[in-house]
Amino acid sequence: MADEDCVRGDAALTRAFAILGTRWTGLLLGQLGHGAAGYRELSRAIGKVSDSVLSERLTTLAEAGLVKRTVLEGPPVAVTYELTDAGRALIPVLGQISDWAEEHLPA
Amino acid sequence: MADEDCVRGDAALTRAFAILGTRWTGLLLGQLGHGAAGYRELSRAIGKVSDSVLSERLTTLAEAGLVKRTVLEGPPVAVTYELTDAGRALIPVLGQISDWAEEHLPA
DNA sequence: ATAGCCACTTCGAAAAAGCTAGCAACTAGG
DNA sequence: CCTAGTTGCTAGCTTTTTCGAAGTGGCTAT
Repeated sequence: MADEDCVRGDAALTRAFAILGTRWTGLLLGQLGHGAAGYRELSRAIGKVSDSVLSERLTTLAEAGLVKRTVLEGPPVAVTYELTDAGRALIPVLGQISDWAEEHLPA
Repeated sequence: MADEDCVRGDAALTRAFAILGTRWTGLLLGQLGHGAAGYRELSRAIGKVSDSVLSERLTTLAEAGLVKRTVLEGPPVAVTYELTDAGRALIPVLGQISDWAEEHLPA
């Protein structure tokens, strides 16, 4: 691998982990891989994330273009979150991480 | 996917991100994918990680069995870190994350 | 009316990360 | 001998991130 490739690869990995390396984000994306969900649905699925951090993570993911936030005007008003194409492209990778953990990280 | 599979997958993903979801860990593993390295070499390569956190991350990775810490008695005494088989198994996945970021996360 | 749900927001507390001086073990140069 | 540098951490204090829980407004049900 040429130095240029190494440098570019590391910069991309840095950008990826600027997102994935924050607490809860990987699990959030994994959960959304099962399908669109509301805020409280996500909160219950992840279980141990605080409201303020869940809200902030969803905002960050929406701003990064990985998640689409849709307001349903109701009544009652509701918000759903779903993966964009960019977000969905990560799901097979998350599956591989999961497989890796099954094999290499004891329960 | 049966519920049991979903549950198991999510538990594994949780275990994976208990490690990958901490700051610097993904980049550290990516750097070690280029080959064994000493502490200061890793510090310089990552660039923005503090000494105390780097030390703690390496300890965590060694305890989880992803990294092997080897003391070279010298003189001068030196320590090298290298990926174990378990750690190395993650490198192709990190490569895919990097490819994904190249395509979906603008620089 | 109360009580519950939802999707957040706010604010102070706790945990994680950062900063940096310091240590011991070394090397190099004056 | 000294100083100055390297390495691989550690300790203690500071800053940032996450947490926990109360709160808001918009709704539904009793």
